[in-house]
Amino acid sequence: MPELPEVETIRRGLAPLLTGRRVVAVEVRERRLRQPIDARVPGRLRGAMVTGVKRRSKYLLLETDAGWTVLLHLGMTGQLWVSEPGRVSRPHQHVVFKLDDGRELRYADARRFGLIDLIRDRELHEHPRLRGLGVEPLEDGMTGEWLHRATRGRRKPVKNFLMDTRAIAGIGNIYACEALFRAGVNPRRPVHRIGRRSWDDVAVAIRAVLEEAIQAGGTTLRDFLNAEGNAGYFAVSLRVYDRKGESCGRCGTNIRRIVQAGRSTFYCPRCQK
DNA sequence: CGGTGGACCTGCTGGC
DNA sequence: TGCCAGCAGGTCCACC
Repeated sequence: MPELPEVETIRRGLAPLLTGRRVVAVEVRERRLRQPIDARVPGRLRGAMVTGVKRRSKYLLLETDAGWTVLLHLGMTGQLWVSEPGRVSRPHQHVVFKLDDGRELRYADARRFGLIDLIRDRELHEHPRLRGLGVEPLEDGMTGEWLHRATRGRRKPVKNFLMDTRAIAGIGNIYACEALFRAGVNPRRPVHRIGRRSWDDVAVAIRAVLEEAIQAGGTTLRDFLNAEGNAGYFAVSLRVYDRKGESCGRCGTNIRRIVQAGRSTFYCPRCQK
């Protein structure tokens, strides 16, 4: 479900609600996520105060004053929100963090592809899930120049490259498709056959689409909800994703769906060369 | 290096 | 109306 803009939307919603709050208890109802939740999590977090809420790629990081940072990933269907106590439910609520103001941080995840782990502060950057992540696409370093250089000696299709978190971290299926449409680049084009100028277009398009999506509170196609339980409204601004057979808003040609690396790719065969 | 296919899971939808 | 194949905002691994 959530790509960078959705995770960032959740981060921005959680930060003011969690910062300065203490965790009074953690209730783990289902520990079988992508990797089983460590049984020591509740004990280690009891009494810890949240000092900050950060994001790296599609991971959320809840920093605490107890020497531990909570690493969270939402997988495809994860939801994370703050609720009033005893508030109505959604199904598949696997973890509840009880806070000192009486509210609760709740984690739900139907497919259980998500992840919750603790990292010792000083080992933050060596954690196996974080080590090896590539550049943040909204950082200044992600330029056409950088993309051009990062792809020298490679031959994979550009869409697969954009989704490779070891190169660029946080772009998923929706925004890879949308950025390439905006840049006018065919998703199948091998990276070594893309020129410097086109890489500039790709860099600009990535930044623009991610920033606009964050402004819109993310994309809700099926089940994405932010930290307050509200849907994002960027879905109406998607130009190709999930629009197979619809006509391209720019040229009128039918939008096509193909499969790359087992994932659906949507593009306009006329606008994207 | 790349590409494919599958694994992990549950839930929804579109076509018959 | 009911059933079921196919597909889903993500990773990770084995294999060619």
